[in-house]
Amino acid sequence: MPLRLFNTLTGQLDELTPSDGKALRMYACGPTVYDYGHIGNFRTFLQVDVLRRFLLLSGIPVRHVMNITDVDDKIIRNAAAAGVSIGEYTKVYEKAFFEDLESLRVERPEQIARATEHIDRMVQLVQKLAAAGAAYQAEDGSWYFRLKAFPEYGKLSKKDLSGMEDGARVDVDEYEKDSARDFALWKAAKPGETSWDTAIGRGRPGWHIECSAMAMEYLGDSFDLHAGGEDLMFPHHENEIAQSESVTHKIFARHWFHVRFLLVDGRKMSKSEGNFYTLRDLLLKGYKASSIRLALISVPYRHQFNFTFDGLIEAAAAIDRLRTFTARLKTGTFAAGENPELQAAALEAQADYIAALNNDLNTAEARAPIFDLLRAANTAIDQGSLFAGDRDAILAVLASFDRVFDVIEDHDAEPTRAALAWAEQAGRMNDVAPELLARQGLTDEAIDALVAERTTAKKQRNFARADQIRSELAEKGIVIEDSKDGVRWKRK
RNA sequence: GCACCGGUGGCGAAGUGGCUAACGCGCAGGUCUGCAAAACCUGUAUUCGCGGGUUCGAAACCCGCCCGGUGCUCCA
Repeated sequence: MPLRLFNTLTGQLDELTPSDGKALRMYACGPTVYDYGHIGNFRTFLQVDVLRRFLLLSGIPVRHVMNITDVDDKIIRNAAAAGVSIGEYTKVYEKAFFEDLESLRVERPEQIARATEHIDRMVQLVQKLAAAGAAYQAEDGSWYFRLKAFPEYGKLSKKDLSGMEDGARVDVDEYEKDSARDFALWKAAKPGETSWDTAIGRGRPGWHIECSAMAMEYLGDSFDLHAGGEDLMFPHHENEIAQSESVTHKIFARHWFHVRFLLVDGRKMSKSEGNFYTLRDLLLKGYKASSIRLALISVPYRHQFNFTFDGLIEAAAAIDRLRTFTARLKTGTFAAGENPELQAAALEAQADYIAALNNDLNTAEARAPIFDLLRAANTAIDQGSLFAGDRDAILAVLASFDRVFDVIEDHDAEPTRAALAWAEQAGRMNDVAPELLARQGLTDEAIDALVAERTTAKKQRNFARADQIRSELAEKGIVIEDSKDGVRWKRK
């Protein structure tokens, strides 16, 4: 069963397969590295990660290119304010961005493309556009795309611009354009601003041109899929199409994947509303990276997702259940053999979660069969009817599911540790939740020692001491579980 | 104003013509346990924003209304 994915361009579910029969070539709009990434940014990158991982799981190789916008108005302004070059300025945030992706276990694209390292390609593209009559230079030296040269403009965002009157809205800053909607390909240098001396004059690239130039460089004139946040659909992606197809006269990207914006507490996230969170903010509040990952991917990408702290707590509880169950399977002792019912349940769960993801990446639906399997297996363990062969089959399903969701394997210590180290260095220790600091103080060895002491106390039927240790640990977020196979503990 | 999306239990959320309306979280009771935790069981929406209509049959399709959100400008 192939993946059927909503395609903004056609407005329907289309099968997504590599057009060359080999690797799926995809381009995803990356960040403008002028600040730390916020959860809205990461929802998009996470959903693209789900897509990417699911393709790989389905046996489709992926060639995934992501750009880094490392020159734009905000970067120039902020770098100037900080008194550093744009390269020095963006380096910090680019590094932070990749650290954050790692914290969230977003896989690295095969190719990262920085705008400032592809100026030549952009200049060439502008030249080709000029040769095709689709670009013109204004008196100040800036280059613009001539919208009238591309009649299909609006086909992605379904906008009909034919009724738009020129000059209805004229931006004082953009005084020499033929038509108000023509957009900048190349911005003429202004005094003191970063610029490049090129064949089309001294200046810097417009925002849209970088994606056209770099996508075509790495993926060819025509490729399989282009992804980004819904906000980019217009005008950014529409402009990319216009720039690219005006030169190549080929379909730029066959499939367009847009991730909806998230809300925070039912409102649009914004700094002025006070509901703006970076990944680091959340880690310092004590939320685990896995909780954030699961929360941000559990609502299907085409639905508006309402971010709340309750949602993070819920995600943490769900993950806890999956991890506890996995540990029960891995540490338990099971007789050799198989239970046919569980074997069938495992096969069914595997098929069902794959089917759900094939259905337009329905991540919410995909979770259900995994939890169904979990309950069936727990019941069987309680009744002594789960055997070693079942354990292996079920662990294989969980591992497969985790290749896409990647929340069951516990990798949460490092992101939190890294966030704390960053907070210390960045002077943000005031933002760290006190409970988090209390928890960090306990090493695994110290916990093991206390757990061992409790076990001894229990054997001596000194329950007062045993319970005292348990509650002390509980205060520091450590939960103890007694079972036939011994004592387990975990960090909440 | 124009356009688009959504309104399903206490919360999140799946389901878009026909099985007892998934799944997760929460809550209540029970089993197990020294007590817990974990796990399991039972109960938590006779009903899917409201009003009409189509149909043998609707949460799902059509019309109207109400509410929430988003886009139309930089934004993932």
